[in-house]
Amino acid sequence: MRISELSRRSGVSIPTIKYYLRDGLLPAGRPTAANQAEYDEDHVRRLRLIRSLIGVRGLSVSATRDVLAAVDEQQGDMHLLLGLVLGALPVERSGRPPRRDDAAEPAGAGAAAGDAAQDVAALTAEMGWKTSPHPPAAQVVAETLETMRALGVDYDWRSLVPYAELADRAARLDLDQLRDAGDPLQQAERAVLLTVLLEPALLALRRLAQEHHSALRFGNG
Amino acid sequence: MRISELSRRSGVSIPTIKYYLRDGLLPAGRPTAANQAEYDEDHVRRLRLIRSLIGVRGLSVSATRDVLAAVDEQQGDMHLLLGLVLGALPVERSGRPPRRDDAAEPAGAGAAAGDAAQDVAALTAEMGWKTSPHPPAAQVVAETLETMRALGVDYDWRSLVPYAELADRAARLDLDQLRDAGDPLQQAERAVLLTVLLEPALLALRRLAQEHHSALRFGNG
DNA sequence: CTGGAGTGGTGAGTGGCACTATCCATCGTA
DNA sequence: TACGATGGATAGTGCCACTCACCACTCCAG
Repeated sequence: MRISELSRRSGVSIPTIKYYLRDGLLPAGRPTAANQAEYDEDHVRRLRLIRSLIGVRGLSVSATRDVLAAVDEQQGDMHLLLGLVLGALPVERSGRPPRRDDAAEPAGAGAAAGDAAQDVAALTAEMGWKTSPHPPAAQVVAETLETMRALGVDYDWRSLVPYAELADRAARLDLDQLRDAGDPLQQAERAVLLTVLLEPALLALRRLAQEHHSALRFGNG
Repeated sequence: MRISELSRRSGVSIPTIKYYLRDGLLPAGRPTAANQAEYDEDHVRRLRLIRSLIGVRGLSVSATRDVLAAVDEQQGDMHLLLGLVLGALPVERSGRPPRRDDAAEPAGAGAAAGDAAQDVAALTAEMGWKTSPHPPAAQVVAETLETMRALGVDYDWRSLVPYAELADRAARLDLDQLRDAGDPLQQAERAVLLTVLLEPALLALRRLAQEHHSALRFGNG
């Protein structure tokens, strides 16, 4: 198929497809002439995946490129794939990079910046988690602890243990679903989808549960 | 104190403080003359809260304004406050608003758009959750289901039940921590912090656990 | 053959957003 | 009374995900 049909099938405009091609998100089609190329089913699937990551989930174009590259390169080794994917992903935060310099103490608030990292180490040790040396996710946890403290909330790693246990279960649920996937590429894509697309849903479920329990505890009518 | 000290104490630049004042994120100081105003401790705390929501967490300025308004208006009724806060928050997704039109079927993919909403209703019924009529969070869950299906992953609400149970526990943990707060304003602020700032950390914990269990299951060295 | 629609590639432009820079009249302290 | 600081306002910046315009070329209906 050619670009117009690819556009129709995927719901992505032609200029945007060209943009993704230029930026290396979408592999080029098989050229049939100087200015003609042939796209296939894989391009449609890839485009829908791209739209899910960028449009629905809000990943940046460059983060998406990294994730897709990891998917393509490591279809065989699921653990390596997950490692690369998790490494390539901006670990939530939100997408827009928060102008570094936040969360740091503005006017010498004491408390060394790096000691939250030790808290996280204690937490992972407590959980028995073995991870790569310096996962970005650990950094996020450390930053959260620092931010909480900077705001005067008394928070240490022990407060997070119950949440970590929930996270541990969630992770096992995630991995259980990678069993019956299909060919390695689709399995790799599913790993990405389960990790990334499920995130907003998990947080949304927490919000729904919060509302329910808030009504139970504080409700008056 | 005046603006320059407020800037020093909060670590936010003077132009940015002026910007927040203009946009209604930060209440004006008590004016002492035509071009002089007095700020206090509350302004410092508010500014740090703003920076946490915008800079660390990545909320948009307008979402932050709504959240802060909810905090200010409903300090007394915690349930109402949580409701307003949850309503005002962009339910994760990520911050950057995904150009609506995604997740919808591009070329008539069948499956009515609204039937994921019924799935979510079934899920909340199963969990025994009682919520307000149309919480934005439910919309997010529905969209996630739709997106998964559009991408060919066979997902229905039953797949989410185990996650919903985890979310239920997380929510109870959250609310347990609202006990010992202090005055209503600080309690309201803590509710926001626990709901919003913890989100990246929870997802990061999931990532750490994923990496650990991935090594256990797929690891080869 | 031929003419107009479609195609790929590329450089420049757009819109939204969170700031940031610059002015200016006024304040208030030295 | 001079001089830096203040508040208010307007305009500009940088980033980013697109989106437009243009071009030479190809395809195909007539």
